[in-house]
Amino acid sequence: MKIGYPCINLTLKCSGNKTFRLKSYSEPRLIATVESNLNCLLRILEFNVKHKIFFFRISSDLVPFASHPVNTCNWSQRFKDKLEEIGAFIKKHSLRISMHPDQFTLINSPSEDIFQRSAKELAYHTAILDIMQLDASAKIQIHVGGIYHDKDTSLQRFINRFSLIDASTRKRLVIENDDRLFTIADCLQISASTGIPVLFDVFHHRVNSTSASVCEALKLAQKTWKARTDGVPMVDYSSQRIDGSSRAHAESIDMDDFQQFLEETKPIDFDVMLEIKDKEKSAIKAVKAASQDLRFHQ
DNA sequence: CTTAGTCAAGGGGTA
DNA sequence: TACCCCTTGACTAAG
Repeated sequence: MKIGYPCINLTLKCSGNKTFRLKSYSEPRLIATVESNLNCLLRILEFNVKHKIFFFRISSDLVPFASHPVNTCNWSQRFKDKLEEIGAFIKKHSLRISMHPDQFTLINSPSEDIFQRSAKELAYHTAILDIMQLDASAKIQIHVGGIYHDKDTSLQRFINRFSLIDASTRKRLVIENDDRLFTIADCLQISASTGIPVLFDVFHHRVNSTSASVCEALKLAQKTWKARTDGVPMVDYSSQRIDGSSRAHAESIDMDDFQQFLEETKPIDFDVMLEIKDKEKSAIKAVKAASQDLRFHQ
């Protein structure tokens, strides 16, 4: 079990996801931004190792406009050495890495254009992990997509489109149950016909679920990960913000809830991504709590 | 310096 | 059809 947080470290005085407006795009600015992002990423990973945070989600903004036509810079060549250096650090410390393209990446869209642009965005994420020379346990997580008035057809379209995605991306791709449309049961169904691993989101399951308990659902998701190539399952964990009505993430980790979560999932091994606003602060608390757990990676 | 509006990209729901 | 909501952080122009 490794514990992590997404994209941003609030303690360090650097940002690994600097971007800028499309209007102010220029190649020098892109290069300066990527350079600064990569330097910060390495600093964050070093910080994480110090604090036994062995799981991290790399921001999709690492290379701004990476899949946009405006960006004609050969960034993968230009930053190859730096990316390899970061990759070497990741491997040296056995860090688990994920990436999460945002909502606009929809491979099940009826629109061929949206599908093509999504494929490009996925190719960018794949390139980052490939250049770092990380194995297939470094994952790219997406949601199933939209319903488009017909859930079954849209679910089937995901399956068809998945087969059209480049193999280098396919081996890294995992799907996550979302908070409104596709439940863990839907994801498992897609997994059954594509072999894609299912990333279980605990919070989404609580607000959009079939009857399965957290532990049952997690067990089913676990079966979709091939231990040898995919690594142990990844799980997204967060607690709901106190104000109730909102689906927003909590400000800080609810330690009672987290402890109970650790208890109820024993003895399943998995890596936990804490989607919580105060980022590494909660991760450090969680690491402390989990370090007594036999599953915890030391 | 601080603040409020806005940002590449979509989709769902309601009036 | 038109508009609002979702969620996120940071850029950016205005004050």
